[in-house]
Parts: sequence; C-alpha cells; structure tokens
Amino acid sequence: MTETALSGFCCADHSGASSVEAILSQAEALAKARGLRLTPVRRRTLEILLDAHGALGAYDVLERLAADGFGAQPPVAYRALNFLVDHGLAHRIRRLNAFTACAHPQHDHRAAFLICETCASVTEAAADEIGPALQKAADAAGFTLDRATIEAVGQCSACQEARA
Amino acid sequence: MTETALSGFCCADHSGASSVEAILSQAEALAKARGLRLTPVRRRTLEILLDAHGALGAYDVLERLAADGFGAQPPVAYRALNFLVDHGLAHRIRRLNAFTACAHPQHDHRAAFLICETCASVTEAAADEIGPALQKAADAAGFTLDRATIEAVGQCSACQEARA
DNA sequence: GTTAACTTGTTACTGTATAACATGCAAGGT
DNA sequence: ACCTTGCATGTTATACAGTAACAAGTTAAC
Repeated sequence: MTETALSGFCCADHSGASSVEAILSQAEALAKARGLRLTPVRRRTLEILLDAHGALGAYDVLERLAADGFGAQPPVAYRALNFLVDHGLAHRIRRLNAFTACAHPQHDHRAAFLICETCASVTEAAADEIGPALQKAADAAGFTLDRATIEAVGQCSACQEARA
Repeated sequence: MTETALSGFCCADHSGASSVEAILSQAEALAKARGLRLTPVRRRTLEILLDAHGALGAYDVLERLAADGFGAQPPVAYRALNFLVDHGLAHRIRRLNAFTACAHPQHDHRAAFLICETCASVTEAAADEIGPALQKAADAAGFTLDRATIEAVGQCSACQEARA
C-alpha cells in the first residue's frame, strides 16, 4: 500500500478544516483533565488522522510521521495509534486494518462504523440504541460485556446517489 | 502462534462430540440444496473448526490441513475458510484474526460474537434485536446497510465463576 | 469425449503487528 | 540541585496475516 487514501468524510459536522483544530483542542483539554500526555508524536498522529477525514492504515500514518521527522519504524505509529485508541481519541476499524480519529472525543459513546464498499469512507454513527440490544444478548449468554466493535458494510449516501 | 488454542465452547447446545457430526451433516445437506461443492478440503476445514470448539487462526487450520495431506501453503487454508464464510458455514472473527464454525448454519441469522478476554472463547449469540437498532442508525446517516460485524469483548460465564 | 468452469496446489510476495532492548526525557522526593 | 523512577521514543529484528499469479488436475455439461 502506497498512500492508500481510504478517504471520506467522517460526518457532516466536522468536515471543515476549522473543526480539525476544534477536535485537537478538545483532545488537549481532555488529556490535561485525565493526566495524559499528548506528546508531539501522539498529537501529530491525531492530526494526521483528522486531516485524512477517514481511515488510515498504520503504515500510512507512519509514512507521514517519518516525513515529519519522527521515527520511521512501525512501533512508532502503532504506539501512538494505540494510545489514541485506548483513550478514546481514535478508533480502530478492524475490517480495514485502519484507524480513524474519533469525531466526538468528549463523550464516552458507543459508536458504530458505517463503511462504504464503494468509496471506503468511514462514518461514525451513534450506536446508543444498539448497546441495550447487545447487552440483552450478552445477558442471555451469561456474558459480562465490556466493550464492543460494530462495523457495518454498505453504501454511503453519496455513492448511492452517484450510482442512481 | 504455534498451536494457539483459542479454545472454548461456542455454546452449550453443541459442545458435545456428537453435534460435530450433526452440524457437519447439516452443512452437507445445505451444500447439496444450494448446489455447492463441499469438497474434502472444505469439509475437513469445517471439521477442524468444529473440533476446535472456538476460533482458530488461518495458519492453525493450515497446519492441521497439511498434517492431513492437504496443501501446506496459506492459500489452501484461506480459500477453504473463505468458502465457508461466504456460504454461512463459518464466521470470521476480525478482532482475533481467526475463524469459527457457525453454530447454526441452517438459518440465515445475524450473529454477534462474545469474546472472552480471559479464555479467548468465542460464543455466537443471536443478534436479531441488534439488526433493527443498527438499521436505524444507518438510516439516520442515509447509509444503505448490507451486512455488519458485531464483536463484543468481556468475560464468559465460566471465567466469571472461576474468578469469583 | 471435449470444452468450460471450477478446484487445488505451488511460488513468491505484500501487508500488518509486536518483542525486546537501548536511550532519553520528565516529574517528584530529598 | 541531584537522583531516582517511570514513562516515551527510537531501533533492529522478526512474527503473523493475507493475496497475486500461474500451473495442473477435476467435474459437469454439452
């Protein structure tokens, strides 16, 4: 993969350039509040994800980090990405082996991801109603739920229109 | 990973040895009905997944296939596994990079997977109620839903008791 | 019995992720 | 200020996961 643009806008309300700044400062505030260290690599990694407006593979992120003078080996990217994921600033999209910035870092939300098969865009959707249904299924199995990954595949609205 | 036993029982009602046979013959009937060819490698692959009573990595499956005289190269395992997944006889667990036999191959169900963090067992839970909730979230985004992956992480009932 | 479609097998390779260790930086204690 | 302790970064090397492309054998249909 060279410069794999798994692009696409995460959601309407933060596709403008200004909101990159907004989310970045939210992240900074959040890190301060929780005593986390949003170091240069970590901050830059988040910025890269936000700039991509979609999902990026770890090696794509690494390429950009290296171009900025950070380390050029996989662990550099994986560590920063895992940090962001662990603290809710980014999400891992397993179906794509990729990562995407969290659109709403401030609230602890359960998110579902809508992955377009045509343009590979990733949209983060509120999954508040899915939680209880999943909880019920877990209860029935005597399973204690910690967290869940919900990834849907289909066609985004833009691609449906283009195809019509 | 050498002989990584991502073991654990899929669900109470098919953890007996006899049901391996039962599911296998269900699969055979189903293949016949749909005009699919459940060839030796494919059948054996399904059997391997059923014997494992849980999720197995592709390379674990490959090892066992090779031991049985089938090809020893990755595509052999991946092709058989993908065939099973494509036809609903197995599921791919993305969080584990692994595969597991479908517990209920006959009905076209939406399944959620409950992955135990302690013993790595994978339970297939009915997710019928989750579908509508997800559909609603997709609708709100103007997204046309095709299929979805739902993977939950937590503690299975057996491990909770053991820890208590 | 020949063709066309599919299945299996192979080699070779690309992509994804982590282990283990060395170095460096930062915050708190004395 | 100085040291210590823990965390962050960077490196090398390697493990693990998945696929492309082609050759050979099988099956089913005509």
